[in-house]
Amino acid sequence: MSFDVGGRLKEIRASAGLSQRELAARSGVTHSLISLIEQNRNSPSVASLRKILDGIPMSMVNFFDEERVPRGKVFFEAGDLLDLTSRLHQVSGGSGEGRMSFRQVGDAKAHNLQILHESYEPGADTGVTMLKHDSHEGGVVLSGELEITVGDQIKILGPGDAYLFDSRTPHRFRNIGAARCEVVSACTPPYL
Amino acid sequence: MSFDVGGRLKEIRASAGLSQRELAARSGVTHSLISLIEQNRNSPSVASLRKILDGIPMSMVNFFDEERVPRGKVFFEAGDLLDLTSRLHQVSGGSGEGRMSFRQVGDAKAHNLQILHESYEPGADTGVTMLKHDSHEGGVVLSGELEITVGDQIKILGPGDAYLFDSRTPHRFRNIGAARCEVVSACTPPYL
DNA sequence: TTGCGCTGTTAAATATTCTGAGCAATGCTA
DNA sequence: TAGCATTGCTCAGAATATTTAACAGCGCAA
Repeated sequence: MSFDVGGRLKEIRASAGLSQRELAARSGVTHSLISLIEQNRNSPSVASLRKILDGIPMSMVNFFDEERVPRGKVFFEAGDLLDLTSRLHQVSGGSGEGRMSFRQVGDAKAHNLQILHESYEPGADTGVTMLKHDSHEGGVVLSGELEITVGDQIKILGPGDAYLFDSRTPHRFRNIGAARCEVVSACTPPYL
Repeated sequence: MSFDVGGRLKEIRASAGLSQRELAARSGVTHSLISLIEQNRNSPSVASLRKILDGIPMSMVNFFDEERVPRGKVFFEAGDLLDLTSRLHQVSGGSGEGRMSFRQVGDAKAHNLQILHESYEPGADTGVTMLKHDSHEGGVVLSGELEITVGDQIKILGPGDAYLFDSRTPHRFRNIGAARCEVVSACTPPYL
């Protein structure tokens, strides 16, 4: 953890070719603030950081993007996983009921391998509109129960059970149990 | 601009099924702080926000990700463009000399169209190792001069000049002039 | 050398965030 | 109804971020 905010700011300010005072003028903050932040002597408020980034200009996402997958990173704490939930909701059109989350390990593109830690609350459902994409995927159920539909096959998997199939076959995941269901899965590119 | 930090926190806390007090306990901050932030009555420090997100858990990038392309967004201010420069440097292996920047308009994937605002400082070069990818790309030079190599053709373009080619043909961009060169380009998927 | 303009840093004053304790409202059980 | 456990909100004071103003170092020109 503990991403180096000060170092990051210094880095992007340098690559923008700006002095602390120049950036301060553009941003509407004082140069001392920038100095203190770059030395990690204080932790800027989101409001201040945004002002400063607007002077570069750079988005918040891009500022913290380095933090997402620090090049060559091998180990990831729980908080480091990238939450894809909202994106998948856009894709499935919100037809899926119940809460579920999909959190990705590292940079899938860079490694040509997407590994997800998935969680399905009771009732969670990827939706009647079956999923289809040009990949292969598999996984292992850790806890709870998950009903998986692949083509014309339906199976309920419990802890220790696993699956592996061609993602071009229409598929669907549903937690029909009373407990949360957790799964670790993998997928070959393209991911969707 | 002005992304709703409070609303966003409220939203993700709700979808995690946590009360202010529960999240506070996990995060190591007080529930009052979470209350104040959610009402946008203060702008949390980066340190505080990170603590709170660790209790979800969620990464900074993902927290601000919604800000990147607010669904259905049509207009983008300069600061809204997504800076891809660092990613491209990883790709080209840093062989390119001189500074250049590539800033993307909106969500290329969602629209199947990548539009970039590119900037090449004098001497900037995409590198001797020619670029190749499975797309088509084109663009218009706004200012300065740019030497473009496509296959065995070499051409120097100035303001108003344009290009369009199959990206599978090895290509390279170089600013051999004395002034900064700006280009607006477009690319079909996949982008790299 | 002196002086100017720039760089980044620092101390003290000010403004803001953050904490800790308490409040009101809701829902549930007896 | 009372009693208890939730929920989220408020406010005074402690802790921290931010500003203001000044300092020290460097390069360059007179």
